[in-house]
Amino acid sequence: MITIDVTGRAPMYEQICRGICGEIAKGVLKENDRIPAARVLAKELGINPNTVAKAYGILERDGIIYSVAGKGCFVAKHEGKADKRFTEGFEQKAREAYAAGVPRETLIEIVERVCAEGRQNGGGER
Amino acid sequence: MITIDVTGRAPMYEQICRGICGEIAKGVLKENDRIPAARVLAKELGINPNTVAKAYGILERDGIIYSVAGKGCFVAKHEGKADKRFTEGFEQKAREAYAAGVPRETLIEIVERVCAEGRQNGGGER
Amino acid sequence: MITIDVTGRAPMYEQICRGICGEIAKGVLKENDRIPAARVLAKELGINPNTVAKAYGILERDGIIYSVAGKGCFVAKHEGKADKRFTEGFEQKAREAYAAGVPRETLIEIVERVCAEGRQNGGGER
Amino acid sequence: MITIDVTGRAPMYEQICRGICGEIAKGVLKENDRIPAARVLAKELGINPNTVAKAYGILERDGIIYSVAGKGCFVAKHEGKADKRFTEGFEQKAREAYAAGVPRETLIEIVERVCAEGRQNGGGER
DNA sequence: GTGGTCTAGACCACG
DNA sequence: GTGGTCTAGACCACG
Repeated sequence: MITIDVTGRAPMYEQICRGICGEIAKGVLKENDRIPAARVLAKELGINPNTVAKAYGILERDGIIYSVAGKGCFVAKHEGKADKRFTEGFEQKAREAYAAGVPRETLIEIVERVCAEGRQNGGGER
Repeated sequence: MITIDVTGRAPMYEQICRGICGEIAKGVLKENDRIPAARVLAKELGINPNTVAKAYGILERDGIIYSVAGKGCFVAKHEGKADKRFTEGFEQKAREAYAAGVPRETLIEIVERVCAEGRQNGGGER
Repeated sequence: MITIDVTGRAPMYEQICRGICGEIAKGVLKENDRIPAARVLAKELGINPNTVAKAYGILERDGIIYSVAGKGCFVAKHEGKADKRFTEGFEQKAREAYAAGVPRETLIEIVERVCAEGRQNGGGER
Repeated sequence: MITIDVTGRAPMYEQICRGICGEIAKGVLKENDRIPAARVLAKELGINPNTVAKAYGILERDGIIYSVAGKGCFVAKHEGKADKRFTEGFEQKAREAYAAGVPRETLIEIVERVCAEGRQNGGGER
């Protein structure tokens, strides 16, 4: 359910964090749902277990998941923390673009286009 | 006119690129305008001249400025390339956020809020 | 009477130890009182009996309870050992905080606040 | 200036975090002061650089330090975050002890004793 | 089996 | 030189 882009400049562990957060934000993963064991996910993604462990450690510190010794990691109570990973980056870029002179209309147009494309691809109302 | 945030995770040279692009996008710097010599800008910012030189090299590679040996660097013909530095990052984040389940309405709200704040601070119509 | 927090970083067996010690310190459990059979408590808490057995083993080793083969476990003669489980951890943290520069007044304030809150919730004079 | 207790149950990276936070809380390290390079501190402590890097990564995520590429790590603007590492653990233990029946007077006595001892050892008024 | 910690060693970007 | 990332492999506590 999570995909990694080794090409990109974003570190793998952050991509994993965003992947998990995305599943939570979309409602695929719900409170107290178990997320894949670090070693299992690492094998699926073809990467080192430590990298997944690092991602899980960050998610736990951020209060997005909690770990139970010997049992695994589980989705914590959802308080919008998972969404922040996406809205904060978006807001930051919006601020930069607006400050650089990109007009409000252009930003809105981009959002509309992205959402329209997403609706075609992903399907389903939102 | 350009400020550098050493705290941030964005490398200085990229901040310089965005700074120059912003001045162009806002119309402060126009076609064939001379941009500050690398050493001068470096001194102003209190950073290593090599870092500014690197930024200028990238801007030239991207066709945003052109350099004339012994004369300096100048703003190239504006074809929206400078804006792309901001709109591309913005679009990328919008795509990520929407794919992660952030609803269209939330994205629009964020844009509106950012623009409203910017209008208060920066002043002037756009 | 004992509750387990699977979320926390404290292992379950230690939480059980503290739970039993708390009941003794508060006087709910008195000398020679029988404590619940490991299997019974395990069922109540919904955890593995081995975990409870491990806790009881530690409490016995610490001289807080004693076990009679075929009869069960009982509260040993109270010599302040049960309280130590709490005062030692508290003293350790107090020492760390003071050494780190937290002023005496702040520590006192925290204690007063915690006790005030506890009095409201738990009720009863102490 | 930081010491590590390999014996203890507290992970080394957390001891390093507390060590740095303590220096900040005590005022030894001030805003924008540079903290030792990860590799240097690792060598001093006789441990692996990765362990120190982990600690620094956590401190940066917690907003206690900030890192500058190629320059090092520096103390961030002090907003009481460093102190929290100590007061939170202390308050948690105070709450546990009080709930377990340790009377307010005993807790106060412990604090007073710890502070009195610290004053003798460390010297200096606080 | 599970997560947590640590070591050893490598490579990278930045400056 | 500095921090950041990742791999490989090990050992541990918990249950």
